[in-house]
This record gives sequence, C-alpha cells and structure tokens, in this order.
Amino acid sequence: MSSTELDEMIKALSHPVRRDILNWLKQPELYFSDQEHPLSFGVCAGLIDQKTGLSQSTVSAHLATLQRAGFISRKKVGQWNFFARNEEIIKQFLSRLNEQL
Amino acid sequence: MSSTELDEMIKALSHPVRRDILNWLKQPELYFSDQEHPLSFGVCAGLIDQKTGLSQSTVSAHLATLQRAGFISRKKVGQWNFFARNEEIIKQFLSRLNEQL
DNA sequence: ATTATATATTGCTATATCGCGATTTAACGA
DNA sequence: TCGTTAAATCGCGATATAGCAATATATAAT
Repeated sequence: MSSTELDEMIKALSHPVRRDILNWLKQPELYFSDQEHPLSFGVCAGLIDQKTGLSQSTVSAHLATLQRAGFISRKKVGQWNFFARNEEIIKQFLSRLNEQL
Repeated sequence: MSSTELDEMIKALSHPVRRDILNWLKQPELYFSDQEHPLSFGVCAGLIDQKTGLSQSTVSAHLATLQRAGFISRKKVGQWNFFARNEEIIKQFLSRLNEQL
C-alpha cells in the first residue's frame, strides 16, 4: 500500500458517517435484517441511504469514497448495488497504521 | 476516549504533514540531532518548521491540531516550546481503532 | 415502448481546511 | 527600557469537502 493510498484511506475514515457505514457492514444481519436479498450479496445502497438519514446522492458519494479507498467492494446484481467490507484491506490498513504511526 | 475525541484524532491524522511530524518525533535523535537543547525536552517548534519547509504559522497550526487531538504534548522552557509524542494516547487510539474499525 | 426502480452523476451552495504574511505575545538579554 | 528571538494568533484567499435537488443511466416489469 503506497503512501498515497494510505492517505486516501485515512481521509476516507475521517468522516463519521463513513465510519458508521463501515461499522454497520460489520454486522449486516444486525443492522439490515430487513433486506429482501440475501445478505451474502452485501448490503444494497438504498438501505444504507435510509440508515444514514442523508440524501441518496450524498450517501452514494460516501460509498464511492469508501470504495476508492478500498475499504468496501461493490457487487452489482440486477438493478441493485450491494456493498460489503473488504476485510483483507482493512486488516492491511490497520497493521500498516500500527507500524507507521 | 469519546466518539467526538476519536473523530478529532482521525481528522488530525488525515493530513500527511501531521503524520510526518508524528513520525519524526518517534526518533528525534535521528531527525533533530542538531537541536541545541536536550532532546529529552522534546523537539522545539522552530526545528519542525524547518523540516517541513512550510511557514512558521502553518506549522504552528498543525502542531496545535496534533496537540488538541492528544497525540503530542507541549513543554514550555524559556522562550521555546518543545513537542513530544504522547505514546500512551497513541497506543489507546490504535487499540480503539483496531476494535472499532 | 413505457413506466418504475435503483443508483450514479451533475451543478450548486455552504462550510471547512490549508497556507501565507503580518501582527501579537512572551521571554530573554543588553 | 529596548531590541531580539520564538512561537501563537489573526486575516485573508484558495482549495477541498459535504450536502442537496435535479438529472442521467441502467435494469426490470408491464
């Protein structure tokens, strides 16, 4: 992970809503039990929109930021987009931070 | 550490120069060997100014940000201000992030 | 084809952050 | 007291970020 990538990751975490989203995605069955599609796909954007209480476009931008940073992945199924944590990247990020900080 | 404090800490880290400063302070004898005062006091602001290449006022603001976040402490001796890492807080921050992320 | 749904993208305003030079404050020395 | 040095604070312009409504795009259903 380059220094530029690390920077992008930390910046992605520097907004409480984005950290909330990452946390919700940690236990989808707890926070998104009402999803009609299997949670194994991930959580679809609309439900995340609802949970934040922010507008659809704002949340879409937050999700894009998290994805660019590598923290989440997107899986498109039909007209829905499902998001899930990228645990491997998150682990790498944490160990990098533990060394470097 | 409250959620507001955590937020302030992550924001403090979300600027590369502030992360650089934290890193330099990890090994003062390596990066600030030319300091005339004992490094046990910490590193004085002027030397950090030089090392960043940014203006005095800009670096002063960065140092204030790091201090508000709790990452560094300030020790005033005569007309100089010496800064040092607050290892305990940094450790707490990392373990909090490891849990929460 | 048309309509409906899900979500990304665009255009905009408001606010926050960064960086600088200038000024102020504080401590020291002559 | 006066000048010097160190560093914080102020005022400013430039850029980045966040939020929204409106629009565009893509898929699905009728």
